[in-house]
Amino acid sequence: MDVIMVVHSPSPIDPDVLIDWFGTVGRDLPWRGPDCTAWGVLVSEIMLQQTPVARVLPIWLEWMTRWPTPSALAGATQGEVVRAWGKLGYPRRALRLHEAASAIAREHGDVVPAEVDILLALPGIGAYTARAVAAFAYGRRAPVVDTNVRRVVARAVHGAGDAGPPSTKRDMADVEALLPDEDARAARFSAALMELGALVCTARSPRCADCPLHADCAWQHAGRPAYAGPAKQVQRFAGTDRQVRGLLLDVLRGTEGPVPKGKLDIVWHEAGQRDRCLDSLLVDGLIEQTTEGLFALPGEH
DNA sequence: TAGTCGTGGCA
DNA sequence: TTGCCAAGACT
Repeated sequence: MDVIMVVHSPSPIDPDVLIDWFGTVGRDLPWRGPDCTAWGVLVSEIMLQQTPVARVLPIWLEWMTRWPTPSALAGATQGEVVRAWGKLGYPRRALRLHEAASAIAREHGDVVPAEVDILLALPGIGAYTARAVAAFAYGRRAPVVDTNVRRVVARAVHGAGDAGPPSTKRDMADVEALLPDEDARAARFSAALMELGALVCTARSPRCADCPLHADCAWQHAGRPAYAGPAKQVQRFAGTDRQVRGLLLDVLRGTEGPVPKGKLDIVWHEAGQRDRCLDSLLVDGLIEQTTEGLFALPGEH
């Protein structure tokens, strides 16, 4: 009788190799430094959502000086926070971070929680950010899955050209299987995996010649096939509500006090879309209307 | 699950 | 020039 053995092939991602590479090539970003607080890590993770490192750096440094603790940020007004967010984009993140800071100050003794489940309960913190904070601020073992990690795993492990549509549960299970057992090493591994996707295993033209995983990469062995999954929908921007909201908010960021509606009307020609966007900004709490009918950043009137 | 939510650099 | 892309969360 034949004996069929299921042999798990070794992972194409050797933790030692990846972690060593990270130690040599990884960037010295300030939120990775040993003196960076958990609060600093949390702020960086929120700012980095869908936003390039180069744009985050100066704003993060400014925030750490101005608001070095959750309670410090909680003491600021919403308007100050939205203004200091500048043009990082997706300004609702600033309001959610302000809310999260208040909750941390009030309910957690001004200490950023280390438990994933508790982090998940805070506004603006989802599956990625909760685990990123647990791993990078507290050295916990947790599957940290962002777009970089999804792409690296798709290629190195699955031999695909790129990651398919995201599925949080499946994606996290994939990464969980790769994580070293020990907490601090798992956290280091997670940072290294992200860095590899950011610097080498990039979306457009991956630098495979510089990749520490080159010899074991499933995508290499498969002959680097093109991405075969469903087409990803590209997000339009020009002419969308997002653009108009951005233009409206930018008027208030660039002004001291409340402004009359006429100052906002000039940024977009189509009145219907303009008013709809203004309404949505009011609903989101990014803008407030004064009793005189003027418009201002929240709290700045 | 799919749509929405900013902004700017780069190929 | 235009489209792609960048450490996601929320509904």
